[in-house]
Formats: sequence, structure tokens, C-alpha cells
Amino acid sequence: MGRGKIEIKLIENPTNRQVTYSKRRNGIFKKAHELSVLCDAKVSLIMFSKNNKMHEYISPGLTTKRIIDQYQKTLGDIDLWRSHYEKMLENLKKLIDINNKLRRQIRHRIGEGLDMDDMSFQQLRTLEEDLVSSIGKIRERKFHVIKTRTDTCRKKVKSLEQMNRDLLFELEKCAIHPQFILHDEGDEESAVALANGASTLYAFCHQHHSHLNLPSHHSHGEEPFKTDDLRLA
Amino acid sequence: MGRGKIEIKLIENPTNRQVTYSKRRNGIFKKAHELSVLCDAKVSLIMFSKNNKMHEYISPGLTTKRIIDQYQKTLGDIDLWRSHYEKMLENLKKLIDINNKLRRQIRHRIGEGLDMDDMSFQQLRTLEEDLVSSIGKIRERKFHVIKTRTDTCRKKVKSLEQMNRDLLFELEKCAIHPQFILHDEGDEESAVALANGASTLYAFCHQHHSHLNLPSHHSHGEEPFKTDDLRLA
DNA sequence: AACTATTTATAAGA
DNA sequence: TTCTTATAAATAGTT
Repeated sequence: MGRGKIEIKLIENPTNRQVTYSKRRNGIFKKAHELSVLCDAKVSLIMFSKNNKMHEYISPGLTTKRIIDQYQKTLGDIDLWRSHYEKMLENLKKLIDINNKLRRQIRHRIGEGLDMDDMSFQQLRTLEEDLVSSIGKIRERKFHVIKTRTDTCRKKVKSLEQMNRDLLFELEKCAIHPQFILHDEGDEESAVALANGASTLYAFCHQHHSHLNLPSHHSHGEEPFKTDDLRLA
Repeated sequence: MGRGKIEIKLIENPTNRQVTYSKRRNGIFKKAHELSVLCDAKVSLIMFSKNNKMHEYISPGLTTKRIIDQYQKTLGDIDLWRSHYEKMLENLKKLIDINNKLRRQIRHRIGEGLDMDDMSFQQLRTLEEDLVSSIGKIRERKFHVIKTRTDTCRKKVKSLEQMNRDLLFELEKCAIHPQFILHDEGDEESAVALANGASTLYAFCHQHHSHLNLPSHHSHGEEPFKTDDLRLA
């Protein structure tokens, strides 16, 4: 903006340079002030000419010191935030690395993955041994589980048989002295049902176990003795 | 500069304000950069928007820290210079005060000045006594000077009388044995002059005293015994 | 420092 | 945010 366009590069002529410096300095100060007022911004503008003469603009009602303090505080905050961010980034990278290693290990153990081609015979042999050993452990564990469940089941059966015996005993007492039990008239059906045997009673007892906080082995989908359960063997 | 002229006052509409802030921020940064390049100036421009978002421009090849350091150093120097200036100003004021007091004292002693009206009788009496005492001292000094000069003069007179006698003695010797002196033929005039007496000889001696580094009391303008010299008495 | 032909910045609108 | 454009403002060269 002027009589001619100028290239933005050092003005060699010192007089000219000084004149331009003065004019543009005023221009920039004016613009800084306008920005301060129009947008309620805090502006600090410090400049040193080529011969180290200093000029400054500062938004009204402020001191350069305050702006500098705020500037340094902001930088400090940025630094804090950045170091925190960088730590997180580091952790993230470590986790991704670990994740990839685990995935590879899994692929190896499954017997898939293109990187399997890179493994030496020895590595493959070791991996095979690992898998064989793992299978052994898994079978051991499986049989332990089966054993535990079988024992539990046996105990349950015993307990129920005992219960059955007790109930039959009570029932016999009732049959000998019916007046003690059949005080509600017309309830012959109940008696008949009881006489039918243990199966109905068992069902009844079982339905109420959960209410009594006893262990239950009837969670949805669990069928302990199906042969499918041995598929890993 | 735009579709319409705007007044330089806070833009109330926040959206508008934000837009203007962005545009003008870019404008000012561009100008700051142009100034840096065109005039090889060091420019630091820090600004905070109304919502405390920070933006900064710094001349290429510099850091804001360096500018701030230079700024603070410059301020420090200005402070040093200012404190020095203020000390000088203080001294100046003290000297002016002393000067005025001295002027008043002189006016009093001369017996002039309007502020003489403010003096009490006692003050005037003290001043009078001071002046009387001063006159005494001045006279004492004056008589001392006169005495010294008189003594000097007496010594000078004695010394000249002695010289006179010596010369006359030499002259008599010449008159008895003229062949010792009158070896240059036709120089009777000299001899006659010598015979004329001491006055001419005295003048001759006197003209050459200064060349012999003897004390001289004939400096320009000094006339020790004139009565005018006593005008302060 | 003042002038002025130009260039540049930008306000408003899309 | 970005583009456009009419207009205001800044300023390069000159006196």
C-alpha cells in the first residue's frame, strides 16, 4: 500500500529503513490498540529497532509485567499438560506393544498367523512341548473339576436319600395316628401325593434351595455331564 | 477498511467479536512479520483473547524469552538512569536553595532587597554587629597588607641604595684609570652618560629585573598606595 | 512532516 | 471457517 508495491525483504538504505520503521511501528501500534478495544483482548507488543531502541504497546489498564507473567504461566501450564500427555502416550505405546506380542503368542498357540513362517524348528518344537504340557494341565484341571462335581453330586444324593427316609418315617407315624396330621378336612390329595414317594418331594425341596442360600448347580446353560465338555481333550 | 466504517469500541456481539479478533490478529501478525523483515527489528507480540486463549508472534530467529530478557534489562537500565537523574535533580534543587539563601544574605549585608522589611530589630542588630566585626577584620587585613608592602618596599629601597653605592664606587675606579674602560674608540658619549649619575643606571637595572626572576611589584593595574584602595573601610 | 497514488486490510455478506 | 468484494485504511515514494 503505497505509491508502489515493495518486496518484503530488508530495506538496505538506512534512512529509508528508519522512516519505514517509524511509519509501520505507528501503524502496528494503532492496530494493536484497535484490537484491544474492539475485542477486549490483552495485547503486549515489544519491539527493538535495528539500533536497539525499544518501543512497546500494552493494552490499556494492563502492565507488560502482568502480560509476561500470564504468558509464562500459560507456557508452564502447557508444559505440565504436555509432559502429562507424553507420559500417557508412552504408556499407550507400551500397552500396544504388549498387546501385539500377546496376539502373536495366541496366534502361535492356535497355529495360525503369517509370522509362524519366521519360526525356527527349535522354536516350533518348544512351542509344541508347551502346548503338550498345557494340554496336560488342562486335562488335569478338567478331571479335577469332574471329580469335584461328582463328589458334590454324591453328597447331594446321600443327603436327599436321608431326607427321604426321614420323611417316610414321619409319614408312617401319621398313618398310625392320622388325627395328628389330617385336622384340615378334605385334604386327602396331599396325603396321596406324599405317599407317592420321594420324587415329588425332591422337586419341591429343590425349587426352594435358592431361597435358602444353598449352592445351586443349575445355572442357566450348565450341563456338567455332557460329553461336549470334553472337547479340548 | 471494509464495507463500512466501524467505531473503535467493544464489539458486543460475541460471534462478530471472535471473527474480527481472528481477522485482525492475522493482520497484525502479518504486519509484525513485515516489520521484522523490512527493518530487521526484534518484535514480540503476545495476546490473550477475551476467553484467555493465547497467541504470539516472534521475529524469526528469536525466542520470546530473549525478547523479554532484553525488555527487562532495558527497563532496568532506564530505572538506573532515572534514579541517577533523580539524584542529580535533587542536588540541583538543594544548590538552587543554597544559592537563594546566599543571595538573600548578600542583599542583607549590602543593605538592599525587599525581604529586608521582614527582619526583626534583633536580626538587624545582629546583622549590624556582624558587619562591624567584618569591617574590623577587613581593616586588620588591609593594614597587614600595607605593612607587608611597605616592608618590601623598604627592603627594595635599601637594596637599591646599596647597588647605587657599589656602582658609584666602580665608576670612581674608572675615572682614575680610564684606559681600562674606554678601549672602544669614539665612545665618549657613553662615558659622559655614566658620569651623569645614578638615575640612568637605576632605570637600566630596573628594566632587567624581570629577566633575573626577582620579585616585581609592577603588575598591570596594581597601584598599592592609592587612597581608592580603602573604599571598603 | 505533508501529500497522494496505490496497495493492503477488512466489514459485511454469502 | 472461508471466500468475495466494496470500501476504509495504511503507506511508498515524493515534495
